[in-house]
Amino acid sequence: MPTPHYGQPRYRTIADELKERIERGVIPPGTLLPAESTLTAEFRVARGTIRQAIAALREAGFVTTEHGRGTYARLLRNEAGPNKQSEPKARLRQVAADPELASLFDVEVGTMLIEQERVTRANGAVEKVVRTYRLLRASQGEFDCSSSTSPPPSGP
Amino acid sequence: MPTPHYGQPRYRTIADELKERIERGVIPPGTLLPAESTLTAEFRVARGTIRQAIAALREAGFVTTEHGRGTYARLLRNEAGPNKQSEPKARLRQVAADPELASLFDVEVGTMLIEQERVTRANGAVEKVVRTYRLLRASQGEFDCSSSTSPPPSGP
DNA sequence: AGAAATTTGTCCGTATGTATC
DNA sequence: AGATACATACGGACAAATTTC
Repeated sequence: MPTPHYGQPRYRTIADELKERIERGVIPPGTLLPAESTLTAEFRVARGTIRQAIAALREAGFVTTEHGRGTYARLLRNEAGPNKQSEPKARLRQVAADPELASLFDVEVGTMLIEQERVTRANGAVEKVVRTYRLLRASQGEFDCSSSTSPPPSGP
Repeated sequence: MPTPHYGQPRYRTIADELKERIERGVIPPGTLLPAESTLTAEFRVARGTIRQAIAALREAGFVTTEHGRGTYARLLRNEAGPNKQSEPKARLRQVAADPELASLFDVEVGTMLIEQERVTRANGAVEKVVRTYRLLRASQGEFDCSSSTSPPPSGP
């Protein structure tokens, strides 16, 4: 019985079913979905079909997947919620020059540069990230910056 | 808009586009091309078409592909001696998301992003480097997982 | 610390049905 | 009618990250 795709494709039916389970709490947010092999057995479809269903859920933002781990149900953010996110839209910091930047600026790799980062959003989702790099020409050509290794990110 | 293959078949133009990216360094030699599924999304064509395009590149020697691994860009550069042409003012390429970009875009670390780099100069010296990152998700905005590409099913 | 089992990622080949030029 | 392309689905195999023993 291969591929009678009249009404709804099977992967979409499966995606909807899984979405239901997440929304109903059958698969609570933060927990793992059944493995692809399990779902394959449960719905009696090929693995590719399961993966297609999960891909649809991932695109829609219902789940996130990690290699070797599994697929997690994600907590749905309420968009009407109060924007308690104090995420700055622009930030300034010092970073070490990667080889390419070093080459462009004609400095040694690791030289500290000023990085300005701007984030633009569309509908709450990040649309674009712009990073601007400049030399920190601090009044003289060279100075020893062997100490402070600017602590990069620290993202949870 | 399916199948307007006037001048060239789709897989040919896609193969040419990928070839361009390899030659321009958007896909640096030795690195993996995006997965078939990714290319499928990016060019919005069927998988078979992508496979046809890659097969053409493989036959032409631009890429090699390994089962279960992916397709690698290969280098066969023997352009004329004189360095590179004048430096491009803006270059486009794919890069893996670092932890911070991944967090911002809400994708997995390592997800390929499009990076556009612009260099501005003052008196010949590089003054500023601007890197802009975007998702390479084809230009489809948000959609819920029950509609992919609008073929409204009509009852038979 | 190391080996095995799980699980996801990717590619391969094939197949059917639909649609358009 | 034939070539091109699309969408869907199957099954198998290898690769790589993670977890478990």
